[in-house]
Amino acid sequence: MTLTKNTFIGEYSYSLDSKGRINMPARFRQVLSKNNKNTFVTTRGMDSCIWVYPLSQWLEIETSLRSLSSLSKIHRTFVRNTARYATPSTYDKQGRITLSPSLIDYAGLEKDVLIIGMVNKMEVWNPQYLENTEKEAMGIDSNAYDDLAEKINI
Amino acid sequence: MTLTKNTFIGEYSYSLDSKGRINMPARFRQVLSKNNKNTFVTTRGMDSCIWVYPLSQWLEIETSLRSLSSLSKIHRTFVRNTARYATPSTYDKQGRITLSPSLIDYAGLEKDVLIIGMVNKMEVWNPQYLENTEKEAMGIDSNAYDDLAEKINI
DNA sequence: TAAGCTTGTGGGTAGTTGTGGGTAATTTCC
DNA sequence: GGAAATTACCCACAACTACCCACAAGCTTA
Repeated sequence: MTLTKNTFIGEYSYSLDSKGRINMPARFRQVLSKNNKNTFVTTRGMDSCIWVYPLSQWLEIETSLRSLSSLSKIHRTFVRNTARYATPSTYDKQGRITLSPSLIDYAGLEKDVLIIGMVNKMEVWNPQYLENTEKEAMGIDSNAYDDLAEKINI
Repeated sequence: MTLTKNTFIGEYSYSLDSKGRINMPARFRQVLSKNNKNTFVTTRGMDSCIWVYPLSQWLEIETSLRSLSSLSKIHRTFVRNTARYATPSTYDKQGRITLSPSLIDYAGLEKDVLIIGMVNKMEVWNPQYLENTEKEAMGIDSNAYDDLAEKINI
């Protein structure tokens, strides 16, 4: 079943091998539109995880970043942090991408990793880190959360 | 008798087979509009059950999710929780969809399952779980129902 | 009542997918 | 400029999934 192009949902368990590679879920590769040239862009996520964008989506982000003025300190910092760690990676014949040691370290990845579809991008997690982040999120403003749920009409 | 498209009502008993498949009620398949491409999207329900959306309904949710920015922690969390457990599944020639082991575990499904039409989606239950949930719901604040009465003219 | 269709359930099989590891090409560093 | 290290590409295999066929029970129709 081919779903919407460049849209990623679902959760997958994979393993990081000794060469720093992880498989990208077949489903995710299948929905990639051709102009992505089998390439993802990996970067630091806002939580302790790696964000993985399809190339085309990343290019749009780049465009947005261009529009931010360097006069603003916040803008400068944001652009720097976003651009700094971004690395493109084309998947091999088996569907794997290579993660940089720096990103693996940032996300605290070990053998088991969790890949989560986030609609327009993906997240790569150390399952334990995710669990901790979830616990933290318990303290989130539940009214705001419920408002969202209502608005989206799940 | 053809009813309203993409509207699901009624209750059905089926069995989960050794491969994690369940039959979708023929009625439910018949009311699916063509643009659903014989596909449902399964995900975690708010109670201990599985929610099953027709693809088109899910796509609307996806569209809403796309409008949320990952800069906001609450948005990130919401997108993650919503997208994470969603799995599309096209039914086979016999009308069955496959449930992921993770969802089967979440809903505590064993051999006998109950499928319930929830108008715009369906729920899949372990009959025992449903019974327990109903008992719990007995203690529901009857004022809450009164509030609903103003919204819905049943 | 009998024949034929629809529906629910079980199971086999071929193709796909995830994972490990080898080799050649490229880059880095002294 | 050459050796060492890193990276990109390839092959192999086990596990899994999607697809197919078969059959029994129930319902419809003649």
